[in-house]
Amino acid sequence: MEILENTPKERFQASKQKMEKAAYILKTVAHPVRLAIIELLNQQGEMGVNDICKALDCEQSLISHHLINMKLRGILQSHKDGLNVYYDLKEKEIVKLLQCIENCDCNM
Amino acid sequence: MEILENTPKERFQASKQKMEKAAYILKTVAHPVRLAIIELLNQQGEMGVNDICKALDCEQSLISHHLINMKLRGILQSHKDGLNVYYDLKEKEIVKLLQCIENCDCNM
DNA sequence: CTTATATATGAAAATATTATCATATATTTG
DNA sequence: CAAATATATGATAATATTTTCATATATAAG
Repeated sequence: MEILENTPKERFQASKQKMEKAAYILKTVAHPVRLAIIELLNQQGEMGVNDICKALDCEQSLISHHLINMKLRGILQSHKDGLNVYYDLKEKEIVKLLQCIENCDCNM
Repeated sequence: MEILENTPKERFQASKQKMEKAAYILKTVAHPVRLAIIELLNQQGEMGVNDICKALDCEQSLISHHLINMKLRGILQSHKDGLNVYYDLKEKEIVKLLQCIENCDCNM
């Protein structure tokens, strides 16, 4: 069942919220290290934190912050096995963003 | 003609650069007002600055900053006609990002 | 030339994001 | 239990982004 937005004001608010959600998702992904994590997990499947650190040549604490952040926002999931914590892509749609961008040419 | 990356180091660097470019594009778009501008222009075609301000119920100066920023980065283009400046989408690929996100469900 | 209108600009203030560091916690091993 | 390893946490520092405000510029109209 669909919600109908009738008044212009309601439509405006709905669109505003939609943009806020989209911006929120884009923001959590718009960072080179986080994108690298996403691509890595997409290619390799689940990985332990340390392996991610090594693969991306980044400090453990920094990677941990990014991982937890993305997990909190529903992009990653994780499970623990002994000492290790394995992270994996939860929201696979997110990978399409990267593909989407391949074709953009922006001025950097 | 394609450039071949041979050593792991070279591949690593190439991927790093790719992620930086992608993050750059995502960042310039990851903002509710800028997304709203993009959607608006996609629906309406080119619009004057003032009409954009009214449509989004935002201050002129703020909209102007966002417009100029996105133009600088190659997402928008503009032309002047008398007193008015009309902005339009230049990089249409960008709209696909929004479509891409519709299907994501993130924790907000 | 004066006034009005549309847009741009730049600096400063307000906020948000990211990185770093020191340390805590949890688990395994001996 | 002590030591080693993997990961998380939290505070702080470093940076970057966004908003606001006052004002500049350009064009048009009277």
